Amino acid sequence: MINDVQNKLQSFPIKEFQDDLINWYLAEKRDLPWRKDQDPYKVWVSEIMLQQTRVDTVIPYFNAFITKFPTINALADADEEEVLKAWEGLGYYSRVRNLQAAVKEVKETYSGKVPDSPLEISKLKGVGPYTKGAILSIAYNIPEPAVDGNVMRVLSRILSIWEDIAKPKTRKIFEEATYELISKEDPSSFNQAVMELGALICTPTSPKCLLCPVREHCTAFDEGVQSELPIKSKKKKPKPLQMAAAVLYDNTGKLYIHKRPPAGLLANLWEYPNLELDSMSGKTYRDQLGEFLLNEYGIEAELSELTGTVEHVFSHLIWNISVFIGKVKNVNDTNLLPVTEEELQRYAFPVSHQKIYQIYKKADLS
DNA sequence: GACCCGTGGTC
DNA sequence: TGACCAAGGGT
Repeated sequence: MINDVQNKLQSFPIKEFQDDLINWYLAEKRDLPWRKDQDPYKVWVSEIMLQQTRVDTVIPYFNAFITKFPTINALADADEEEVLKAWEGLGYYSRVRNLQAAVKEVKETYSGKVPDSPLEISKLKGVGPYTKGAILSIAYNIPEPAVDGNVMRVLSRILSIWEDIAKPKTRKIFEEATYELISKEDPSSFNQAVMELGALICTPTSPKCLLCPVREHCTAFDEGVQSELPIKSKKKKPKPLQMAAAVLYDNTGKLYIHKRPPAGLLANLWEYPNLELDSMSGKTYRDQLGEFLLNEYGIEAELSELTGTVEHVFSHLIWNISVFIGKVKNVNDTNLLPVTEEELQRYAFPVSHQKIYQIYKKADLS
């Protein structure tokens, strides 16, 4: 297949393609906050945030994050709790844990300068083949491929590549093609231009081919198959889980929260005590929750009737959470943290547990 | 290679 | 409204 693509590139007008694409990009590119300079740190932060995340979502997070942590050293020295809080709501939280670990590595091993060699930058946590190429090309103007979903969609149409872009090994085909296609004079603009084209013109559904600056070089458009490319196999559906959660409060008005383990789903985030329910147990959700609070956290609470439900969809799971409110009667040895509602604002919660808190706020506690 | 890891927007 | 998505990486 790689030979197949190499053959197509033999007769492809590479120089004209580069010029048309880059000229369009320079004229039409969006004014995004991470494009104000080529600071490798800011490019890096933006690329991590943009992984599987829309530009419009990222913009406010990026601005706040850079204000809070303007430099490598600032992020390296920051309190982990504060860093996680700055990521709250963005999702894929291991991204920011890896980012801070990598930034510490840059501070210590590379004197605070983001390395500009493919080998060194690849060793940094959270920097995979895409992010490596993105930083090297955008920040350092080095002609490395940065193959993301946009690049695979655009090039699959331009070159009529019918491989399944959902398969990991397929990325290699597009990297090989990009080595040939990329502008050696302006790799930064070239890589960003392909992604910008994918975001604005060569969209997944109903691509705006009549506005496309490289339409005359597009094999798929020429053959009228642009809407059938790229080929992308389906992902499986998320699996539903029945859960119960308790918002516990005591007579001083404090709420009892729990820090999730440092690995796995929502690692290191805070949550209201909760468990996965056993529908075969014959016990009510409320009783299962009450026993769990006692056994797991040594807390006796007077639980409400069902106060509300939260549904939260992850990429691979659906949580169906029954929410109860509990007045704490007796606390033994517990690893729950009692906090005031003001202190609550300092801790990072996943969106699902923000929804749980909203149910508590709306409930009538009389 | 398969699976895990979030969230909000869109049609 | 369910399905699909959006600048992927780790294990």
